[in-house]
Amino acid sequence: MTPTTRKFSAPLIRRLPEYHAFCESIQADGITTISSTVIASHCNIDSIVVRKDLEAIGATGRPKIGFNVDDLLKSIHEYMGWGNMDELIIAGCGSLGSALICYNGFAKRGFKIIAGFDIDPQIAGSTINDVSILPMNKLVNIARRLHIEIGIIAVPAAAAQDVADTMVQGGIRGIWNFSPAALKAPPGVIVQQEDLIASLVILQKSMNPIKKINHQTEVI
Amino acid sequence: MTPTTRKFSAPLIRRLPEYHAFCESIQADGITTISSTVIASHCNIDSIVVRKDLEAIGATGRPKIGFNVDDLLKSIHEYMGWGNMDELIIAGCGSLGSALICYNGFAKRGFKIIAGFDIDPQIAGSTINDVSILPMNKLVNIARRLHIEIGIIAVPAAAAQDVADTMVQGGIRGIWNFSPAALKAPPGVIVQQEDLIASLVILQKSMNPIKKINHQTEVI
DNA sequence: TTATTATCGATATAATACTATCGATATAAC
DNA sequence: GTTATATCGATAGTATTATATCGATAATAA
Repeated sequence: MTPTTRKFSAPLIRRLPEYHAFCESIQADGITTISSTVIASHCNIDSIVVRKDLEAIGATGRPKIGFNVDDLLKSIHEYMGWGNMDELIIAGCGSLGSALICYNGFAKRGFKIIAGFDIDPQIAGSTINDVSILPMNKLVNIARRLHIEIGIIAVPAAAAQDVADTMVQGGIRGIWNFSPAALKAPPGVIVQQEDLIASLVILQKSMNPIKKINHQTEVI
Repeated sequence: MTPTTRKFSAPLIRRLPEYHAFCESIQADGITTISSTVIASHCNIDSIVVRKDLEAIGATGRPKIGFNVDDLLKSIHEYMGWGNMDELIIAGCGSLGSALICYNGFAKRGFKIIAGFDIDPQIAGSTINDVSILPMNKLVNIARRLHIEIGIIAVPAAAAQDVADTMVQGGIRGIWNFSPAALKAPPGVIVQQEDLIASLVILQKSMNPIKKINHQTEVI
């Protein structure tokens, strides 16, 4: 085993919210225990995957009975870190940026956008959903003073690297990049790409499995 | 080889836009050829991965020279299907939904949201970014008449399944689900989950590699 | 012309994620 | 009390993805 052991599984983290949503809905119906089989069939996931996932987060069930719903919800909640509050800043408050600022799904999961930044002097100075939008040159100062660790980039690709550099200067350690630009960042700073169009293309290609690619035909 | 051969690689599709963005930027600088090594170092990806990716989409380069930038851009563009226009509808025009409607990144990649739907009578009837928002009960009819194949779900988890059923009734074959709810859909209908919070958690966990999970300590 | 070097393209290995199988256990039916 | 059954938890196998190695090629420099 190399010294750089992986610490978590991204697919797992993407599946857990589905289990959580389902368990919440059955909890509301008064159901107290749930089997991996039922979760699996409801989520269109193999039951073995579900069992392995629940094992990975430390949940334990009983044969013929299943898992305790309350405990399971608690385990997922804790593993996902939804209890810990984390503050974010966002650069670029155009169509996508302001959307993210308005999105109220963050609050429920312990995330809060505390400031937005934009170069456009018409946007800077305004307020979106009670979040102040400030000029870009204030970013470093604010981020440093408030010890912000995560920054969102929602600017055009051409400006993304400059913004990333600014964020790094401000002490940001994690960048959630919605622009398609590949960002350079020093070691210790994590850049996570979030390309919505790519997701849409994946959906599209999943829908049309028989596809002529180049000169060879590939079949689902 | 089983009859259900995989038809494409999702990681590949997520990386291609990065290459494309980089090639666009160097094309603007007048550079005509580019090596996989340079792409790799700029995108923080291993050069072997880049070469394999470019091979997969049918691009060919020359030793000591690299790949022709124009051709490469064309290959990526074609493989991603950015040239083909595709029309979408969206259900749920709240904070996230209206954000997606306003997001102008779709148009550049051949996607167009042609109608929005919402149960809230105050929202239905309005217009967001020149897109008409209609009451939910019009969805089936519109989708059928215009032969829409992809639908976006941006409603709360509790309402997501109902909306999905409606979309299926309307002939939708691909659902892009922004709610955390796991959706049941008949065979032939693809559901793609898009949980922004999950992405954010993955970033967060990448930033803090040394993490005590349950009773065992895992190190990056 | 010849040697050197960068890079492609092919092949091989390793890591990761997914899928299948099977015994153990606890409930429920008889 | 005994048997049947559903489900957990562990182990094994497969598929996919990522990483490494190496010869072939073409441009550059000596």
